[in-house]
Amino acid sequence: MVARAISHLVCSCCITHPTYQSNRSKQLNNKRTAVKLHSSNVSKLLISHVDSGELAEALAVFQTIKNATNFHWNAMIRGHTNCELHEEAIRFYVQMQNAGKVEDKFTFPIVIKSCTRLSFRTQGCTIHAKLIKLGLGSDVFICNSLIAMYSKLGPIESAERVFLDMPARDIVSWNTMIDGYLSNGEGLKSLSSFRQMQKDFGLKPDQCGVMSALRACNKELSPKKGKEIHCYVIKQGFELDNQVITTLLDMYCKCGEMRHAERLFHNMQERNVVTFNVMINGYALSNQPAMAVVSLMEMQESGVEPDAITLLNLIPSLTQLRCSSHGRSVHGFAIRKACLPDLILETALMVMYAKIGELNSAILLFDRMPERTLVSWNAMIYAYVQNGKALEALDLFVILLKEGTSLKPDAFTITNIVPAYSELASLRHAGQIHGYVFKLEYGTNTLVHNSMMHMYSRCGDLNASRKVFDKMLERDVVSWNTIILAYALHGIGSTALDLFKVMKEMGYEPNNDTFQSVLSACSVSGFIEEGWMYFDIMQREYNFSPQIEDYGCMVDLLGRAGDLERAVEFIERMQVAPTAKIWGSLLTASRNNRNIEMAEFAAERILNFGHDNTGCYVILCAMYSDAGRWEDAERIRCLLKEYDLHRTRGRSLVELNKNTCSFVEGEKSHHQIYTILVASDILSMEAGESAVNLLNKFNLQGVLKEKVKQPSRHTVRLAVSFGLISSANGTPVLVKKNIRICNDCHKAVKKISSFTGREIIVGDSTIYHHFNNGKCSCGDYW
DNA sequence: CTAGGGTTAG
Repeated sequence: MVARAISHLVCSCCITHPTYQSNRSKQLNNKRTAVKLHSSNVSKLLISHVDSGELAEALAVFQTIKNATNFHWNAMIRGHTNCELHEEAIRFYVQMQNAGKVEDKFTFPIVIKSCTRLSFRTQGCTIHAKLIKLGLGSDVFICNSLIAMYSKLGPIESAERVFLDMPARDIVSWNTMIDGYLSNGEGLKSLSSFRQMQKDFGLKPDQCGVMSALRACNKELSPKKGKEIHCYVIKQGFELDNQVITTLLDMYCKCGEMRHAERLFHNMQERNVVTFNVMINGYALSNQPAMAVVSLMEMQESGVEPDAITLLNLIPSLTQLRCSSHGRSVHGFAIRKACLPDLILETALMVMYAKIGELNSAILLFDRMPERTLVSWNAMIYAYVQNGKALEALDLFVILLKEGTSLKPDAFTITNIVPAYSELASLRHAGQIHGYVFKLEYGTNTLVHNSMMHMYSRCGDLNASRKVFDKMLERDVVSWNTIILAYALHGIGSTALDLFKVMKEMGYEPNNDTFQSVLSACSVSGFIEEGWMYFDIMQREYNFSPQIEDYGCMVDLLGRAGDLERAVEFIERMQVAPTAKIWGSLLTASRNNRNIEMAEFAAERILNFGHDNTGCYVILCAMYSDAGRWEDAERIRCLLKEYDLHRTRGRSLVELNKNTCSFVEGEKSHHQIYTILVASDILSMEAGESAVNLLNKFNLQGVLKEKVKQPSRHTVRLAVSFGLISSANGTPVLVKKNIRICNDCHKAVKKISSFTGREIIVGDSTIYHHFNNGKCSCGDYW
């Protein structure tokens, strides 16, 4: 039965393997010598070849043996297993059975090992059944290899069962089980087994056990337990074992205890590539990218050659230093050192290029990769997303799905592609990807849910977002951050803050992003006192240094309070250099407070950055016009013309049941445009605007030709009107706009929501406005 | 004769 199960492996390619070819010339000689030897000497010769990995020679000797015993067969299998030639090993195993031999207690461990390496779970189970029939079910060696097999191929419960049913366990049994729990993500079980073997069974863990336990500490981020194990290491005199020390070093690095790691590192006798690699990785993890580079230099000074993993571990630090030339030099170094092509390194380089905004380099790498895994695809998809290329990301996603890559998207693919859907902000497409994800059964994946939540809120459906959140079985900090931010994005700060309180009550530990969400919530809803309180708490209680986004929220809040002078003071005292966005917040605040001088001051700062400053000019121009300073307004208009800058064309989308309609400023391509214009004018008039534009049936053409500046013709108005007349009463109307909604439209839509009794949701470039019964969720400040 | 072992991309 076993033979049949694995017979598909049996083919003739064993002879073509390089190990055989390289040694083929020696074969004949060996054959001749072997024939002359006595059988016990033949066995010795066979073993000596097997032990030194000379498989061709071993085979030659084996072939001279007339009545090969189990001993000889086992030796041949073992030789191949040890050389990682597992298919060959299995082939010899099959041949052994065909030769009428019955496996013994020495055969099984090696065969099981090869099955494990080949991920032959079914075959492994068959073998398990067979060895029980043969009465070998209690053999310690066999059980240990079974534990290893079930730990790697699953289910872990089977490994546990074998372990518990053993009449006697040795230290390897424990080590294997401890490591098995660990590789199944069960760090705590791993550590408790480690303790149990000592306390309840009086066993003294060896170096292997210690190393597994230390890695369990990494998983649980428990430097405390790691230190206890460190003490044990010293007591047992394992300090001289380089591998143990390296694992300890890694534990301190991963648990964020760089000081301890550094001390250990400096006291080490012998530092090799791996030691340096661990340190370089540690500096990256603890946000000390410069130290990672220092470590690399130390490494080179002490004559240790970097390898592919060194470069791999270095990449995050170089990315963080945002130094593209260093990044490139790593790439060049990899090529010179012949580290490429290397699947993992190439993917890491791709990610690096994507993060520093060199999308083209990432694309080039991806296109030229000789081999790609799902990870590479996922990384490339995210590379597009990160660089604002949502459509390209979607294209690649579709290629992954359709073209015979035979790869199935996983949870990472989904979390990477979903932001592209958020970017598209199309509810209809959001629903489609949601349905697809549902089919893939990632229904319990927290990451996937988090991205869905974010997508729905970005697409304008706060309820759907909340529904995802409520249904989640396992939430993490990101889930909370996302739902809090969702309410902030929809201008409902009070609910956002309530959720923050619940989050803390439930014992979740807020992080930097949490406070960003919380401060945004305070900012959108104008909770000035709360804003300052949380700004203070995050620094004092949580020791977070404010990020630029946090400062932005505070500037918004100061602006809301009308305290522009204090806002300027605040900006100048920030711990980070102000960005154009920060001055942008001041500009917005100046506009809302009708403070032209301050607006000019902010605009000047923004212009210094030399980006696309169109928006800045547009705001200034509008402010001058509002204040009746026509010459100044005209001056700005001339500047715009001179620099060939064009005001972003207004564009509004309305999401209907089955499709999306787009209205672009100055375009009248919609086939029902006349009806829509009439509807819009009627609604606007009803909302109390003067009827200058009310259409006269007979004068349609004239009206259409006219360059419409009137607010009643703003694209939002058209989108809202069309939404209202083409959807059922009682359903909300969802409109999205690429630029900020103007004051007139905001006022009008409030009234429209009142007399039509409909909820109207308008997402602009900043937030979603929920218009209901004549009020807007933004509290008229945005 | 047989079992477990340091750093590693999204």
